[in-house]
Amino acid sequence: MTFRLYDTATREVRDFVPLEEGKVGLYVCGLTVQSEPHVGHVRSGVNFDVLQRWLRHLGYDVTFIRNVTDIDDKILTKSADQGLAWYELAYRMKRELDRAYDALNVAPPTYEPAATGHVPEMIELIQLLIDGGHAYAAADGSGDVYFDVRSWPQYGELTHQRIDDMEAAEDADPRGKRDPRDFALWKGRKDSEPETASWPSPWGRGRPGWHIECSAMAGKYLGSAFDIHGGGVDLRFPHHENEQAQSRAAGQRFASYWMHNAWITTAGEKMSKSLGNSLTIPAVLQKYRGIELRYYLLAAHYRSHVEFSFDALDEAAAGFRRIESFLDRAGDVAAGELPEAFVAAMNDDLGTPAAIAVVYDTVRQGNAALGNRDDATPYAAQVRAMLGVLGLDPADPVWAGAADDQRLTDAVDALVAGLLEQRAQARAAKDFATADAIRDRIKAAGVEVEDTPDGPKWSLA
RNA sequence: GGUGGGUUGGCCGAGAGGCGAGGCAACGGACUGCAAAUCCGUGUACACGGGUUCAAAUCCCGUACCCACCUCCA
Repeated sequence: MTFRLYDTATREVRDFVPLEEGKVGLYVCGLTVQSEPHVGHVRSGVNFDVLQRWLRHLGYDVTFIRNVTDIDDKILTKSADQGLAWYELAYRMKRELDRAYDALNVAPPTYEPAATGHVPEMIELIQLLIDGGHAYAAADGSGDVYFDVRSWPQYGELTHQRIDDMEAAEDADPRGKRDPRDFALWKGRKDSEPETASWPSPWGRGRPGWHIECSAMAGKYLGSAFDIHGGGVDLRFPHHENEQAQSRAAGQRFASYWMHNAWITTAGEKMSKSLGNSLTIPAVLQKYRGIELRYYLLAAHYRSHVEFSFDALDEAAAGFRRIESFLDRAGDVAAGELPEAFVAAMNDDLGTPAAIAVVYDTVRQGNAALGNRDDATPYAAQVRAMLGVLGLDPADPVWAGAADDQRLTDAVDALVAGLLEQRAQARAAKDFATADAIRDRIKAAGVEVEDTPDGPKWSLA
């Protein structure tokens, strides 16, 4: 059974064939670190994390590069508004993003290059494009350098558009462009911009355009041809189209497959546009555990649009707790083999919803075994294996809370044990009124008691 | 104007010609002193109108509504 994935460029699900057997080069456009990460941002991180994990499971040696854009117009304006140095804001948000990824068990990529660390590589690439007749320095003395869209007949091939059909940006400032669709490879420094946000170049001081960084970094770390390039749908055009045009015009083959994850909206709006604060990762994590949010994100296919709501997140969390409680009841079991149906689902363009359905089927069988006092170990082993691949294994130490959690648990356990002892005595004497009163009292404190064949168990409500 | 996507049961969310994914909720049953948990069972869902087919939520044509990209955006 081969791994198949949807390729945006060909618009079809096709067999994944790596350039080099056993190896995968993966490049994903990371974030522009200009504001606190929200649920939408993190979806991309989670989706490509699952891709990475699945490829590794399949035995591939994966080189995963995910960049960080740490210089751009927004960072410049926002930092100025907030009275911060641009690099200070970018660095703060970068750390915030790392925390969000950690909280959601998004494993780090092989390397995470930052745009500002690769200016020489970008200059080199731009020079190559100029020499090849695909780019030119603006004639207006602005210091800008543009990619010449008309010089690249295949321009538009990734998103299947023709240059003449495209609307020129309304705010398109001609600034010496030969065609309104030409885009900046290098932006000459403006007097309003801080000196620190510019680098020397053959065209004067300035800073890189957005698209060129990915071409330069992908080329540097993955070579002139690599397997998969990913990002959010919004990046298809212009970003990815431009990246591909630049890289190919510079003589590279670039990506074999293009993957794009869909949006998360709230109230029908893109998160980047809407209100915001309540949907930042730190805010959501005050009410939900990271593992629950990750599960919610994976319960929908990565190419499906998700309308975010806390009600839906509640439901997802309730479902996930059932999986956890099965694992809990089944006891300490090592991860085993993956069920075939699960593998088939994942191989089919990362079908996490179908894969999760297999998890539930297995949980149900396991619970039934437990109910019959049969051996549930094989089921629990499969469930743990599946959750492991999805990065959702509750037993994984990454989900462990603060260090004093265990001490707190022990303290509550001792306290509750005394009350349960009294309740047991009341029940033995068939004094159910007293027994229930004790249970109610415990519940009022936020602790629920369940009677199981192995005696009463408590958990946080 | 160009390009791409969507509309599935009370809710979330898969599927993509032929036994009703899965979850949440609800209801009934088993278990329980009662609960909880768990298991078993219960649903004539596929925006609308045509068409193709032995068979359509799935294909074709048309209509409506929604969204994204074409400017920074995961």
